[in-house]
Amino acid sequence: MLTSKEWDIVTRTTLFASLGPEDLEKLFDKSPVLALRRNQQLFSEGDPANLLFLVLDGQVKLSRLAPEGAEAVVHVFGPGETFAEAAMFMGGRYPVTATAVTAARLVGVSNERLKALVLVKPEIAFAMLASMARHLKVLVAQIEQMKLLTTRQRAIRFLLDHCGRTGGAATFALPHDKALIANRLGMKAETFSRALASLSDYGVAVVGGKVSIEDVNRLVLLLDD
Amino acid sequence: MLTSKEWDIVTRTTLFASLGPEDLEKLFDKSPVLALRRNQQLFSEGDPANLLFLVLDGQVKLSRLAPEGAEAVVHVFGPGETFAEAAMFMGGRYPVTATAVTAARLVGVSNERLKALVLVKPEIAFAMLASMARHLKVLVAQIEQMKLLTTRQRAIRFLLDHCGRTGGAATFALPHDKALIANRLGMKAETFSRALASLSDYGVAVVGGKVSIEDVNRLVLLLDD
DNA sequence: CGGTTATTTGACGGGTATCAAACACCGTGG
DNA sequence: CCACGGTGTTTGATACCCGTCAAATAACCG
Repeated sequence: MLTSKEWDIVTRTTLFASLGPEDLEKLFDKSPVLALRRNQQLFSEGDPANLLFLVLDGQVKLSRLAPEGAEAVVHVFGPGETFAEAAMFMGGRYPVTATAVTAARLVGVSNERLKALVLVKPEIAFAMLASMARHLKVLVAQIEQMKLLTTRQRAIRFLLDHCGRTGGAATFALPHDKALIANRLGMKAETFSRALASLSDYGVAVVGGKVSIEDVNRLVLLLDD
Repeated sequence: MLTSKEWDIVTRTTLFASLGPEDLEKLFDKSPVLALRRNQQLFSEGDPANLLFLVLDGQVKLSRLAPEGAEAVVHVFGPGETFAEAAMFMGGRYPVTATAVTAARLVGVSNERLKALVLVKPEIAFAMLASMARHLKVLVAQIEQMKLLTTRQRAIRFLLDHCGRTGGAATFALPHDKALIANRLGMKAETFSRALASLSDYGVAVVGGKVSIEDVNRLVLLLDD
């Protein structure tokens, strides 16, 4: 089911990088490969959780949904990233909803097999713990941002986090819809739009999802207000 | 160093509950027991992390600090809870600052010994993963709250989460300072105060840290606005 | 090209933060 | 026992950020 390029992704994923070919073979044998279309739901809050997922292509968001249709995006995962590891230790139910942001391909990994593998090869428990520790750190950073920074500062930090440089000029593409980015940052799309607009005075231009920053250092200074 | 009552706490802690006496002995042999006074710092963001901690008595908060003195409380831990498990998998540095909220006693557990133990007894890796999964869930809930709920709704949910009942009347004590609770909920102390005051029309009275709720169901209804 | 979905922009109102002052609470020491 | 200072809490007045609603514009896709 997996192409050879996709196998490359699997073997490079931090969660599985420590495993030998034979273990990988066992783990992924007959594993379901899913093709999701944009906006298709993978699982909902409260669904029984038997699989964790590795993104092969596209993007998947995890979110909590409020009754009236409002949603709180918790994280967005891209190729090579795994999610829902935690569910297998939380009473076997997913605590969030997973939805494809773009068309996406994923492979599901059996919780049971992974647990069995941990008992045989404890080293991979470290990989799982490291993976979850990473997620924890991301969430902590998110909480910190929302509590301490203004919408403008959050927008700036988002740009800084994604420009891939620490100084000089930079150009890059936004990873997804502005509405989704806004939600990740804990603000409304309109507010995010205005925040970006307010940065045009400081050498930031955003057109059609492409960002160009004249001088990254100037943005860093703006963070202090 | 540990009293027998404190040993009881250790053995009942979910992280260690699966261990036999001999393993516990090895793990805690000569482990540092710390007595912190109120507001004393245990470690800071960026400090090298060699220990994870179990709270024996009192409360400890984890937070991120902004340069100007603002702080974002991530979580508060009480007796029987462990924290900083994640640090040992994140490059060996604490990503947050830990401070005693009240006078507190803790015991530090060696990362190295715990890692060694995982290799010998893989089952305890499950306990660690479960512990981290719990933390993840708490953080997700926190993010959801801040993104989807008004300050008033967050205050109500806090009361509901701590009253220990699902209907009828309830009385209980607030777990700590209102300022700290407010920070946990992502609002200012004044705002929290007003939120509580606004609930007096609905059978909620708070005097001297003691909360009494006439009818929990009424509060649940209030969540919808 | 037309229809749908994103994004922008504007006007407006409300919820929260901020600042400031009064007040309650508590342990300490006189 | 009361005075006292420090800390925590409440309350009020004000400002402003941000969300909401609405409409216009732009981008996208079949």
